[in-house]
Amino acid sequence: SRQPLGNKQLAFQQQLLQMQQLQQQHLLNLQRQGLVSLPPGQGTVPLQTLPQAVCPSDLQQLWKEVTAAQPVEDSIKQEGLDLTTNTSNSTSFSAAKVSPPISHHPLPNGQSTMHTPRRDSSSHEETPGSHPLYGHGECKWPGCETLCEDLGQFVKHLNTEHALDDRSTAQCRVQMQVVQQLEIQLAKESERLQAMMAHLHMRPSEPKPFSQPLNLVSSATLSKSTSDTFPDGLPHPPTSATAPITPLRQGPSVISSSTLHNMGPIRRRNSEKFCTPISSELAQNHEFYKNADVRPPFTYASLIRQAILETPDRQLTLNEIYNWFTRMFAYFRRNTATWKNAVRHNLSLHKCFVRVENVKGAVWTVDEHEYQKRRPPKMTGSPTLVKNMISGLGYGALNASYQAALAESSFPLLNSPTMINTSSASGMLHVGHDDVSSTVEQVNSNGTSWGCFPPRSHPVHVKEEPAEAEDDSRPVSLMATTNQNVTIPDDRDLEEELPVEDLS
DNA sequence: TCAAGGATAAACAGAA
DNA sequence: TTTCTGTTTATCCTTG
Repeated sequence: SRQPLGNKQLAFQQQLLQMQQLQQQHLLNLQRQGLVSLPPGQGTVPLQTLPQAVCPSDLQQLWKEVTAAQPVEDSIKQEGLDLTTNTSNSTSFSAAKVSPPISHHPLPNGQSTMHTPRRDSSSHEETPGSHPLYGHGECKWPGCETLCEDLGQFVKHLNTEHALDDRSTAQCRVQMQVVQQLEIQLAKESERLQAMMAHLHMRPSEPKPFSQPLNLVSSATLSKSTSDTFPDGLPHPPTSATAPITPLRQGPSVISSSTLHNMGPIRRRNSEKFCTPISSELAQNHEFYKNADVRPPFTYASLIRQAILETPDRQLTLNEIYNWFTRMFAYFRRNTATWKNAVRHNLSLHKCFVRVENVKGAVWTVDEHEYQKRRPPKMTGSPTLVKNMISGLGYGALNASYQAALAESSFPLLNSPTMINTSSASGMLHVGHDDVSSTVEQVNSNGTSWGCFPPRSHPVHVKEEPAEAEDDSRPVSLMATTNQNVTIPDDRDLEEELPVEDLS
């Protein structure tokens, strides 16, 4: 709304040009396959000159031709792909520019992972005489759902209600962005999956790219996550109209498992429990959070801490913290009243945030000791805590302990001697609180500290309650003994909290 | 069931 | 007076 009118017009013109190009491309595709015969001249218009050569009325006609041709044109089902991939040569479609090359991983069921949600919306698409936007007797145009008795009525409805106008163009653009975002994340996650499988010595064709990643890390995780999934076993996007767009399986690296659950406090809590290394997470998915309206899976406290620690002098004014939030996360570019209040609330509430008066006014700093003390020590040796410790420390030397834990958790793929280095794993739990922190700092490759130390279960507690750790021999045995001797009472928990990121 | 942590909302006060 | 900043309280939810 703050955009100048000129910019809006320009943006709209650009959208229109995109639409024109897409339609023209689609027609060209049809023409190439001999399915549509364009009037002389139209089909020969060079793509680059199309925007100038085709006026809106022509496009309207083209649009009608396209929709009219679809019932007899099965290949129209590729339209979703055309819209998103074939436009890579379009100068205005950004997906191809910002996303890595998208690999089409075949699924066991023969489907390609490279498709749009719209194509999944209805099985009617598979039948001749169907339309991608028509299924179950209703219009599948986003937000429409108008009931149409038959395809003819639908086509009529499509041409009247969804003609090439401002509204349809805008809706199409929104859909483009949705697809674009999903594809970007899909590409990321696909690459990650390949790397994970390669790391785990799995045959790339073995796992199901869509259903396996979670299982790969934790089949038991699904005991929780399935409660948030649909009967088909696949997490579905939130249906709430107010919920921000959530990547399906293409979420950011570490939150990928937790993000799949849902939005809001649950996810945040889960992610916090996962002890996601926030700086690592942000480094890897900076662009994602920056552009996608996805709530970051971190607590306010951890985010504030991260914001402060990212600065050279490790202090920020409140307004600078605000700016960091809005700069780093698209999500925080809205709902300002809510999260700003929450930020202030957290700053005041947590003793780990110290207000300091200086020449700039009041700035906020982080008391690391207090931050890591936030939760009462609970080092009872529970597998959960061990897992959190492992997952919170990232890779490096701790990878061995992580792998050992994995090996212990009835994880057959990792029960390979080559995967386990118990020697380096031993003694990990003897690292003291500060030592852990320093280790983390060293391990972290991007030079910043981990932003997530969920106080409830952070490794910091190891030193603070040595007696408890000794009382409960589970973590000690976990690290100090061979995997044959280790028993993990709750391997469901263990698997559940193993971050995907650590495997990659 | 309970305690703890986190998110959210809101009221309030002081300063600019 | 308005806005920003900071504090405090209350409530709800999730988790262990």
